[in-house]
Amino acid sequence: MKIKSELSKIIEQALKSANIQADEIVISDATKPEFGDYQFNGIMRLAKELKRNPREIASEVVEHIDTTGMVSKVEVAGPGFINIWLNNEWLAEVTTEILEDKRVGVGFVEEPKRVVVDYSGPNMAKQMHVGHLRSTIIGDTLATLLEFLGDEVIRQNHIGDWGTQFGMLIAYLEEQNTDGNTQELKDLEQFYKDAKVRFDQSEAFANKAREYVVKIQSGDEHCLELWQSFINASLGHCEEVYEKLGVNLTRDDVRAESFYNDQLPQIIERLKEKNISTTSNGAECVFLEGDENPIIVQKSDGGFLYATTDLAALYFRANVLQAKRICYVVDARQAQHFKQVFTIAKMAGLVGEDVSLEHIGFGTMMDKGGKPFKTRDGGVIKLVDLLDEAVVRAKDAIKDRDVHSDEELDAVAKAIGIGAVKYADLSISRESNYIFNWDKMLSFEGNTSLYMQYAYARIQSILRKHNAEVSGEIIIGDEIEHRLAVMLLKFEDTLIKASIEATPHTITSYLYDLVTLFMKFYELNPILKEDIKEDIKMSRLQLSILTGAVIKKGLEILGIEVVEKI
RNA sequence: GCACUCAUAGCUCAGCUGGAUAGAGCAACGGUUUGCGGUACCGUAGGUCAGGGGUUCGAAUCCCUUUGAGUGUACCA
Repeated sequence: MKIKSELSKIIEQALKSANIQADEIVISDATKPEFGDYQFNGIMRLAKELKRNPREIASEVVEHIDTTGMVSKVEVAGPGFINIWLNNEWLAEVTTEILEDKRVGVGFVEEPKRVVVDYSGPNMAKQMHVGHLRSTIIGDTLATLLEFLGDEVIRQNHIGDWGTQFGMLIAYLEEQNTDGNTQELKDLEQFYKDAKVRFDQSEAFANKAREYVVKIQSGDEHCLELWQSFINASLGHCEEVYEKLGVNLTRDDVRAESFYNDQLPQIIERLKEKNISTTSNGAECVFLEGDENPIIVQKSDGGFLYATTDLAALYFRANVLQAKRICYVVDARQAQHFKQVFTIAKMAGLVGEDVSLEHIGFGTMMDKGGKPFKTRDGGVIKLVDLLDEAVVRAKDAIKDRDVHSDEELDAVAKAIGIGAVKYADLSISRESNYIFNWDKMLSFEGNTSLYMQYAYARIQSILRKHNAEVSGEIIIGDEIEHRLAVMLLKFEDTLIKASIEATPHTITSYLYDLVTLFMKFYELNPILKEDIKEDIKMSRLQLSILTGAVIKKGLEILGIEVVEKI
């Protein structure tokens, strides 16, 4: 339910009836329960423009508000706030209706857009490490969210498969194969290290590697074949990680750097034509106002750089894929790069003015000491290892609960462990760095996935215990049920906000508030006790079912599974 | 040097398109139980929102400035 926009309409109508002009009406959540459910704070500003007393205007507006439907009560408070209470009968009716709705009351965006979400972007020469985690899960959440709200999402996995190190890697791969050593590259990290050792030791090998770089780029069939087999194997490793993470990225979403290779000269031509770039010290450069250094788009030796590839990708996404919104889920440290590339793309007309280009930046993952997250000996932590450890730790956290068979325990541990890692990441506002802490993320307390999953499991337990059909309407019987119903209906506004700002943590905060409220409701209002009247019992069961459905849908958007028992 | 980001309770974090007495969790202390799953719930305590100035009826939020931390800065991605 788009509550805020409904309330805006009501206020707009009231203002009109009171003969007051206002451009934009912003409804906010009430800051406290005693101030109602929502509030409108715009009167003070209007009063200033009209040079009138704000309380006086507010009283006039309030008189014109219809309190027979959605709204039950409005009040003028403080200097001129308008506090709004939602009607219990209305809440009961709407929540009962959405019990039947698979989308739990969430509609679609009014104007669906085609959106490109660029995320994950692993480097094919290296194992995925923790640095890729944030891009992968924030991007995946954003894609899922936009899709759910009705946008047409095109996922793009811009993998790094081009560059000088590939000459070395395929030369080494060829050597391994001809030695009859057909074992596939199990450990990319090790393979890279071994190739590097060979490269440093043997001059002949090093020369071959350099030769291969040129050969791949000029389209030599043998080299391309080797290169392709290397990329395939490497991509296979990434897919294992995606599988573990439960991330929806497939080979169809891969559009590698190499894909844009042919188009790079045209990009340079275009920049030259439009007099955007100039030659400086032999390199083709774009000098932007406010930047002391240029953006180099072509090296003095004729080679291209990542800015060039990104420009080609922007052109492709805006013109071939026809996206109206392009989101780059990439480390915040690349903010300057994207700002520059976006500016150049618009200047050169590679991307239309109506296309929204967004760098969805995120902070770095830190250890407890606030230093970038590394292994004890200073190495990079492999993502696979991190995820496996999460599952082991999750199993340890729940093994004494004695509600699972051995097979169940493994599946539940997986849902909890992976969920914990994802939730911990998604629940921090994405731009800030965050401190990685196993104990905190696997706690039943606080804003963690486990707390949400536990609440969900408790709801399922109630339903199992009831073990009969649940029917009938939701009745709002007290303050806590009123607040719970309002919270349940806030789900759509929450998702809309999260989709516009690309902030998954908006969703986690909401879920946490919802679950906290549900726990209070559950403590206060017995459901299955014998002396509870049938219609009240049914209503409370329905509220529980709806809460469970919203938790499940919310976690699903975050890519986290629920379990029936914990 | 220049540019950008950040600074909120002991710790980890929300709140930032200006609105009422700045909120959570953890840790500390106290309470609730013949419990529909107590790894739950309730309460107490804890704040010069880094310092200073400005704009405003109103500032954690906007502007300026100082300090501190981090990041980026011509041929890697």
